[in-house]
Amino acid sequence: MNIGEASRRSGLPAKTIRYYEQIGLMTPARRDNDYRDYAERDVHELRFVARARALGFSIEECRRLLALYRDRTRSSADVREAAERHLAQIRSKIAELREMERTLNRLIDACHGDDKPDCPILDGLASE
Amino acid sequence: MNIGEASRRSGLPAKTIRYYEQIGLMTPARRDNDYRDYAERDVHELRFVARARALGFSIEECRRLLALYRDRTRSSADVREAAERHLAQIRSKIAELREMERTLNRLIDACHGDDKPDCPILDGLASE
DNA sequence: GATGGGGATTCCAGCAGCTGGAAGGTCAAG
DNA sequence: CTTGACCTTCCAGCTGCTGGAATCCCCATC
Repeated sequence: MNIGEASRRSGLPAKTIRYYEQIGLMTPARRDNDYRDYAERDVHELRFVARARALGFSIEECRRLLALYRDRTRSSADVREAAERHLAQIRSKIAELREMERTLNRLIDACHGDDKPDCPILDGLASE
Repeated sequence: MNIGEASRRSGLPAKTIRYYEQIGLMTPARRDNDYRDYAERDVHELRFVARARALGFSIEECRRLLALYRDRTRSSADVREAAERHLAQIRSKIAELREMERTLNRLIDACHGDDKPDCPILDGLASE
């Protein structure tokens, strides 16, 4: 199938699919006219990557996961390890954002939000 | 003062400070030898930006905040509005990450993590 | 005056992960 | 034979820096 249909079926923009090929994630077959020719298995892999990306895995992590996905002799421990590493990253990112939220919330609470120039938010940013 | 000291006093790398100038965030004075010459007020602004960035404001948002910071006739409502917009973004990012965390956690829980190839994590990615 | 070191300057390139656009080739329908 | 929807490649740009190269400046020491 052409890239357009692979795009429709994977949910990924054609541009993105080409990009994934460019960085060596997947290499679909080519027809005589140089059009890319995607097989069912390619679409599966595209969806696989799409979901991994949606879970926040980086492209490099996706590359690794894809290698494990293709490798019928993998051990699930390797997959789990990668997933746990990523989960830890997500959690620390959440903690970071929550800290931002907390601080910002505090500043906003202290601000009247009227037409006068006094502003605890700016003051807070100027000297924490 | 030279950029080196401004860097030390603001906590921002000199590279970053030059970058901020390049994109028009601030324009310090110059000496005869073309060295940048930072005043106290510049350092204040650099710290201001540093803190805003630490709270996750984008550069464009920082530009806006800086304009408000400089404007003695601003109304605090404008600042508050910008802060609230940003807070909403942070919260939706947190929600997104929590959803990722939840999903990933579920997959990891289901995975034995042994040396066998069966892996619910990969299966989950392959077909959610 | 030469030299050495630690500044400073500019500009160019690259990171992630796409996305948009230009310039052109291909194919089926009318 | 033309139209329009596809496909191709390549180049540029987004955010927010960061690294490096080549060069210049200032000050101290010999």
